[in-house]
Amino acid sequence: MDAKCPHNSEVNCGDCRMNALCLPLALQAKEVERLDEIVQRGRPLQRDNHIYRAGEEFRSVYAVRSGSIKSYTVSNDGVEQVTGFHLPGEIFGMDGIGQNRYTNSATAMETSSVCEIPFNRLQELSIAIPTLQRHFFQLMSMEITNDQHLITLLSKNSAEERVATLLISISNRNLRRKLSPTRFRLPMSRADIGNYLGLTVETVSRVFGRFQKQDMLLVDKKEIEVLDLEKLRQLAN
Amino acid sequence: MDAKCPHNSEVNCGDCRMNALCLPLALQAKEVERLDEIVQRGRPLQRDNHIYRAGEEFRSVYAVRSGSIKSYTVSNDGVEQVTGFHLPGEIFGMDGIGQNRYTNSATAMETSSVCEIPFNRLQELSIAIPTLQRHFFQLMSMEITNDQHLITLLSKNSAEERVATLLISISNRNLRRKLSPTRFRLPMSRADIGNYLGLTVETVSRVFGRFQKQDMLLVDKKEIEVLDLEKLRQLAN
DNA sequence: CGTCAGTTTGAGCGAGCTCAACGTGAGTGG
DNA sequence: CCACTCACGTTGAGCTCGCTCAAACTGACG
Repeated sequence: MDAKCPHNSEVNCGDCRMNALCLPLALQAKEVERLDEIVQRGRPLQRDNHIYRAGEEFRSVYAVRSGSIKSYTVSNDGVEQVTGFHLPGEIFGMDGIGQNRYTNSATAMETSSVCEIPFNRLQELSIAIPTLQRHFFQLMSMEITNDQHLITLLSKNSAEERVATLLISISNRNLRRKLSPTRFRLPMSRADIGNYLGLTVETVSRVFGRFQKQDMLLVDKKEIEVLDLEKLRQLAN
Repeated sequence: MDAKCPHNSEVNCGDCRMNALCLPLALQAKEVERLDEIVQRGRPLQRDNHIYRAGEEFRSVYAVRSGSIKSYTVSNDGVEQVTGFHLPGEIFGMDGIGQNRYTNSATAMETSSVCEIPFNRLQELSIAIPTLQRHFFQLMSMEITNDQHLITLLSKNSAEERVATLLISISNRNLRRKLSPTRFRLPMSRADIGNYLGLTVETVSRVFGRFQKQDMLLVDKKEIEVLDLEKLRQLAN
């Protein structure tokens, strides 16, 4: 496999391009090596492949190496709720720690690859490397504040504000990965966007339409070009 | 101060009535003693007193000993969002870990008392007592899944379902504390309920009205009697 | 070239919002 | 002890944003 292939599984944490965003973030070279020893790099996943399903025994948390992953729950009455979109460098699966079972299911939204981090090993390592313990507490806390942002969004904001907020979030996360904040491809369908934001597909489609008419966006299927980032930011607040 | 006073600050973790629900949950007697050494028991708080405010430096997480606490965020445009209600035995303040600043503010909804747990000390202790580390990871994870339940509720459920879900949640948490699951006093105002559930005060009031007309509840101001727990459960799903 | 999933567009409807009025009870001062 | 206030809660009437249902469009893939 080509070293430049984004789904390459031959790299280790020290060489991984997501290095500066991912779990190694706060660690020293020597510590990264120890982390690297417990990380299992998986084969590439095809679209709609599951990484885990709700109810399965929790063993590991995961980091996105390439592609994009969505998390979702299914309630008693069978209604799905998308709870998160995960981009390269981001960690997911922490919902499983509490009950020792995943409460979410996770699937690839496109061809993707993930790193598996066995949680027992991570806990042991966190005792040996307090920085790692702290860092992981921080990651979980940020997941909490993220979820609370979404709660506020769903509780208080209009359809346009919700869509704008998602676009700004993706734009910001792209910036962090040194990608263009104004030109990107949405990895998820309109249905996923609507589900995540508590809107119907039709409403999402209409909002995109309005944003285009106001010369704020250029939308071509999943390709997005943000023409007026400032106006979009204001809407997202 | 009377040993039976619920706001008594003279007890230690080993003797505290919340013992079986709170942080000590998974610990052995000897370990509880060590936890006890770092816990600071505060003076009783009056209604509307703040424990901390959003933006303040994060130092500690807190446990409710008596009374009830609400967490809320304020967005850029000044809109408040209630993010949680905390009852005795529950931990709050974990949102501050990620950025080393609280993202929520926390106030007492009635006369209350809380235990302050300095986070640096808790981290150190977590290294010495792996069970504690695990337990705290679990607590944070359960905060995540709680928030995700709320996300689903806001995204997919009607006003009646939302109110029913809140009532069932409080009922269940009362049961855990060996209190009646069918007769209790809501510590929060209608405005807080509405804010938390993404509804207006008027809608909350009307839903309570409808529930009463259907002989599901008996509502007298903040006093609630659940007459048909099963029907309420079904609505809450 | 037909099929099928995903998306867009249109028309009408309804749950919950807004605005406004009124009720209730705890606290305060005469 | 009553009159007044003020926060909180209830009730009513009308409106609106986003939903529902239905139809048409697009492009990828056989």
